[in-house]
Amino acid sequence: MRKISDSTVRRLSLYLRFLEQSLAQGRATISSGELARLGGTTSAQVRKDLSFFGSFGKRGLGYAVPELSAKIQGILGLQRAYRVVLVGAGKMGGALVQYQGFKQRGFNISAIYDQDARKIGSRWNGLVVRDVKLLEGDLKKEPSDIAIVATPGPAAQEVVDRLVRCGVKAILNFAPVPLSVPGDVEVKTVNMALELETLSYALANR
Amino acid sequence: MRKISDSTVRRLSLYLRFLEQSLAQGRATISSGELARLGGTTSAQVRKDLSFFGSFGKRGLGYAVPELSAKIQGILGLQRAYRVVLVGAGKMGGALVQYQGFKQRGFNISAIYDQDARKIGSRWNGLVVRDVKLLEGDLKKEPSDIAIVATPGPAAQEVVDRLVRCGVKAILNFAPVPLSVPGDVEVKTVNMALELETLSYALANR
DNA sequence: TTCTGTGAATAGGTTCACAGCT
DNA sequence: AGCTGTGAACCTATTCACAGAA
Repeated sequence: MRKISDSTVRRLSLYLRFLEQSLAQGRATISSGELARLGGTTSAQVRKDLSFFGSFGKRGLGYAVPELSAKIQGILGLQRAYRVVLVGAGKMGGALVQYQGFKQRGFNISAIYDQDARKIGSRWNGLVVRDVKLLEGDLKKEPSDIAIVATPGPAAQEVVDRLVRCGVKAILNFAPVPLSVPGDVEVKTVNMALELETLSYALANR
Repeated sequence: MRKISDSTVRRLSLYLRFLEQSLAQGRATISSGELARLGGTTSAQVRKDLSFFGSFGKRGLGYAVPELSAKIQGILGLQRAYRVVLVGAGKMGGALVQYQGFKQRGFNISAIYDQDARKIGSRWNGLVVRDVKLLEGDLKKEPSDIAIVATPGPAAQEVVDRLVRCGVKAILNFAPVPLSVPGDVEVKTVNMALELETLSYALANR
């Protein structure tokens, strides 16, 4: 398949949210202009984004909300549920475990791991924190496609190496370090200090 | 000043991290190639990024680590400390309050607000959670440039409107909704479900 | 010789504009 | 008439390639 830009994929995610809202409101169709307004972009952009994957609309009418919704779900690979393991039972891990947005989208955190004996065994949102030593054994029994890494920076790379050896193919990283992984593994790093710095740059330059 | 792209600003943040690490290791100089390797980019990219702001290197030698560090700090507006208020004392708020990366960069969370009577008055990392009703009064006394919004989605826009009226000029948003603000206010939304969806897309398309 | 700084070339993403359905 | 789908034009970002300083 032709290479799709990250920005297009991110916008599709956004459109999907608005489509689901529209669906809940019982709307039958929606125009590219409407989606654009909700997503803070232009109607041409919306149509172009969708056109990479096919022609889903009706000229003169717009897009059928349930159909487009299903199409985008398909494109993003969201029809199936994903098993997700979380490594790092710190404050951030805690926030992520209970984050509703993941579950809603079919990302189910199935296990939490930590190194710290004081955390191991404690119950978190219905899950018991497990010793990270058990990672390999557990993943052999129940493989996971996706892992969330929320360890301190220095521990992250080692954890990631182990996850990769266990067949994890996608990693969402909250540790503030760049990670190196084989080419067939996808990593997305969320670095909150960096986000604040872009704001600080904006404040300083006006 | 010429418009600098968001990606350039983000990379500068990254370079700054590596420079500080190098500084801690006592290195005197660093080349664009080295910075590129650490940041996962190319040496030409590093030089181009820096060239928008001046010529900081020495041909044949590279960049003096402490100087370049200081320069980038200046560019990003990080010489001064920022007063940051946090609205939303949920799990995510809790994770953000204790996040070391903010403090390290001079972003000091000076107050936490929530609506929920059960949370108001509790101590969080040395700060007492205050009633969000006090927001306007507090910000009049002690203005803040930056706010972090970690409320549930439906509450976010109202909170943001109030923050903007109080003179807040930059907002880091963790609520999963797009926010509308006046043109002179900078908003950065971090949407974790969306990040996971880009991973799911990657998994589904290989 | 090494590595920077930067115009020029290339690639990539966005917007335009209009033909073509409904 | 209204709105999609899409090639072409445009604009922005990245990469190349080389002159020039240490």
